Amino acid sequence: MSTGKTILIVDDESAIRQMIAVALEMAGYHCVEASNCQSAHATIIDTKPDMILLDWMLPGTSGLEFTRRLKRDDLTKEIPIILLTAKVEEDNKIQGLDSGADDYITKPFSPRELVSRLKAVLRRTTPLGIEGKIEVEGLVLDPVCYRVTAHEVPVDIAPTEYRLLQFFMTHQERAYSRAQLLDQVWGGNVYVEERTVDVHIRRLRKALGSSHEHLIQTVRGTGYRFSTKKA
Amino acid sequence: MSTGKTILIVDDESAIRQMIAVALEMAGYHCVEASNCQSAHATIIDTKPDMILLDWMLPGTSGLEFTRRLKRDDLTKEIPIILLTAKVEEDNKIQGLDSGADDYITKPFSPRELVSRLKAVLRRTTPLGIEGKIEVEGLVLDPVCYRVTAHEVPVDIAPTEYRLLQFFMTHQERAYSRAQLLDQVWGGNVYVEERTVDVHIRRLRKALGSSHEHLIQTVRGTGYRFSTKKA
DNA sequence: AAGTATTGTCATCTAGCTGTAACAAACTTC
DNA sequence: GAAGTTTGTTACAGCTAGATGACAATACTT
Repeated sequence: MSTGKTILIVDDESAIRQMIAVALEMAGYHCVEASNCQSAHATIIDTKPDMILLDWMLPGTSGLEFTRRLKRDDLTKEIPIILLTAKVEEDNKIQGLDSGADDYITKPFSPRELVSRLKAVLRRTTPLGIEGKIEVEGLVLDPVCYRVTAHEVPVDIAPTEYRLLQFFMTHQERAYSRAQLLDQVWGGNVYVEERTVDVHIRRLRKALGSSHEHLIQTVRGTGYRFSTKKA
Repeated sequence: MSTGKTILIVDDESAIRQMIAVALEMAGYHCVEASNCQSAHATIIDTKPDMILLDWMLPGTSGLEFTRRLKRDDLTKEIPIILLTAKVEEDNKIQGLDSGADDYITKPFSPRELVSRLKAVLRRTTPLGIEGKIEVEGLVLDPVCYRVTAHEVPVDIAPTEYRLLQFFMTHQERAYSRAQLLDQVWGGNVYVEERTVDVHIRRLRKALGSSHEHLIQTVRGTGYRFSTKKA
C-alpha cells in the first residue's frame, strides 16, 4: 500500500530515525531523513514533504526555533509539524504548540501511536474539500461531496475541469494567464503546453452548458476570467 | 445480555478500572481499558469505542487536554466522553464541559449512578443512525437486527459490506477517499491496500443489485460517495 | 474436521480522462 | 482586406484510474 505521502524525519539519533522510518513505511508512507536543521531545511525545499516529524532537542538550532522559522516562511508554513519530545513538562508542550507545531508526541512512544497521530494530523490539515459550497447564479460547487450542480441538476465534469472551476469560483472577477492557471490548477512542477488550458476551458464551458458558460470569459491577449458581469 | 456497545475506560489506577469494568459488563457493555492517554489514543483508533470514560487526573497529558484533542479530530469527535473527576470545584466541571466532554461524574460514585449516566449520554448522542432504521429509496438498513432489505426483500450481505453501507447511509452526499473509508470502516492501524476498497465497493454494489447500486457512486480521482442524486 | 463463507490481493480488462496537434475561426494591425 | 496573431474546436493516441473475476488465506459453521 502506498499513501503517496512523504514524511521528513528530523532527529540526531539515527537509530530513532530508523525506527520511525520502518513504522511509517509499513503504513505506506515514504520517508526522508535529516539529522540536523540545516540538512532538514535543504530537504524540505527539495522534496516538499507532506509532514515533518521534528525532534525537540537538536544540536544547534532547537526544534522550537526551527518550527518558528518554518512557520514564518510562506513556502513552508503549510507543512504540518509533529514535535517529538522527551520532556514531559507542560511548559514545553504549550511552547511547542504555540510555536506553530500541529501536535507533539512524548517519547517514548509506540509506532502505532505515532502512525495514528500522524494520520490524524494529516486528516486535519489536508481536508478533502475545505470550505463549504460556492454558489453563483444557480451554479453550485460543493467541495464536500465533490460535485457541481446547475440549478439542482448534477453536472458531469472531469477532475481537471472540476479543479479549474473550483479555482475560478474562488477567484472571481480576475483575469489569469494560461501560465498562472497551469501553476494554480495543474500544480507548479508539471510541464504542459499552455494551449492545453484552452482545451480545458472549452471542456469546462461545454460541461457548464449554455446556462452558465458565459461565466468563463476570454480575455484576449491575456488569458481567462470568471465573472458574473457580462463581457 | 449484550448491548454490543464498547466502552473505553481510561484511568491510571487499575483497581478503579476493574471496578468500573465489572459494573459495565454486568450491564451488558463490552469494556476495554487504558491506563494513560497514549495507549488510550491507540485503542480508540483501533476499536472505535462507543463511549469513553476518562479520568480527569492522568499522568502526563491531562484529561482536559486529551478531551480537546479527541474533539478536534474528525475521526474521534463523535465519540461521547464522560469525565471522572475527584475534584468537586465548579471550575473543573465547567472547564471539562467546555473542552467538549458530554458529562462528568464526581468520584466517588456508585456503579448504578455510573451506568444510568452512561445510558443517558448514549441515548442523547446516538440518534445518528446507530439506533433506528435508515431508509433510502426503499433500501432499508436496520442496525438492530443487523439486516438490509431492498423493497422488503432481504439483501444477502457480508459483514464488511454491511459496515460500509452503514457508514455510507449515515454519511450521505459526501465524497470519501479510500484512505478515509479504510479509517472509518475498517478501523485505524489496519494495514490494507487502498485498492481493497474498490473490491468491497464492487461487492456492495453487486449485493444491492440494479435497483440500488446507483446510490454508490464513483468520484473519479477522489473516491466514492453515497448519493440519491444521479451522477 | 470438513465444508462454507468471507476477506484481501493480484492480474487483467475497460472506460474515461488528458495532452497535443492540426485546422478553423475570430480578431488586430497595417 | 491581407497578413499575422490569438483563440476555438475537434480528433486522437496514450495513459490512468476504476471495474472485474479469480484465487489463496483466513475465519466461521456444522
